[in-house]
Amino acid sequence: MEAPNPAVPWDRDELTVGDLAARSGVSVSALHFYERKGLIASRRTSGNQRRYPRETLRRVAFIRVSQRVGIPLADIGAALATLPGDRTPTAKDWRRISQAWHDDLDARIEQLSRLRDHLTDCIGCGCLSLRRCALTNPHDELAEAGPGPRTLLVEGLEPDGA
Amino acid sequence: MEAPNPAVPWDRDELTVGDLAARSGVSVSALHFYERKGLIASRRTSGNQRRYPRETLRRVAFIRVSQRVGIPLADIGAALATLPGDRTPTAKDWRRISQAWHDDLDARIEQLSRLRDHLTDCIGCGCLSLRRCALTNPHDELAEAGPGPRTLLVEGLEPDGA
DNA sequence: GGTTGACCTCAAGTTTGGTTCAGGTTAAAG
DNA sequence: CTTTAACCTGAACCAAACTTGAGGTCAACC
Repeated sequence: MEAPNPAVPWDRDELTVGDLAARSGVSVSALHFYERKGLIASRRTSGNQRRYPRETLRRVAFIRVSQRVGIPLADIGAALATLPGDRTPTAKDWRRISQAWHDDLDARIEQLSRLRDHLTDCIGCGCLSLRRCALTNPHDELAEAGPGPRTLLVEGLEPDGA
Repeated sequence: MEAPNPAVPWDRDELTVGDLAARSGVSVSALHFYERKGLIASRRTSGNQRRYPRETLRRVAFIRVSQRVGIPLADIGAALATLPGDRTPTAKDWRRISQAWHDDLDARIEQLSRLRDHLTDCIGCGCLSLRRCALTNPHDELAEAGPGPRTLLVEGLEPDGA
């Protein structure tokens, strides 16, 4: 009595967009959007409705987790594009593509920590000198990579304390 | 011979928008934008041109640093609005308003660190189970505050390992 | 006093990550 | 066989943080 019952959605081997939405917690419109962006793919029924392989559930979970970590959709899509197209991705595949996120997170945590410490030094003291302050000068230890504004100050002179 | 020379821009006590742009590294259009949003203010000359007090230089520096730290402009504006309007802000004023950023950064660093550690556990192992994985479940230790997607998964069941 | 560069305003465009709506089709249940 | 829920497309809209462009003014130099 526990045999596969095609009437119960999670026993079918394909999911409708509604099933996928319900089980991933992502709205149907967002799933359409991901599909337009190439992050997920579906086959179409004769009536032009989407059907997703179960594996898509994991892709969507990966997308949401990655977004949570702060990765833009375009980057997530690029990472997903490196998964094999001819077989279901394995644990090893997922491990590989998530390694990049891990490194990225490490770097961002590092940078934020430095920023936090400089905050105390620079804004905290009220100086915020454009000339001296490490915060306003992205050239030295503060990374130029990262999601911040592209350039902060190229060369600023601050001759007095005004 | 080192007396104040009004011909040299940084010896005048007001700055044109171009001066401010050059010295802050922020484009003129962005400065106009900040002004429309109320983050900075200017007086107008008889010819309707903007003139900024030197102090604006520090405000702009504060804005860029805050953005670097990931604070939205609206929040930066709200913080700047708490500065005294009747006098030039002191070191103490700046220290106070930057304290909030410091706390915010601490929290975000904490959250990112947890996220990173879970990444290794969850995506790294390839499971990414919607049911079990802490990453996909925002209810327990992973904060619901923060700049991530609003809700991740309300209740997802994953009956098999597909 | 004329040319040039900096300034002005307002409107529209850009990107990211979607949501909402209109108008129409499909599929499943009764 | 009808009704209703779920699905389809495409276009429009949202917010943030700006940039770009058009069309016009101002000011500084020679």
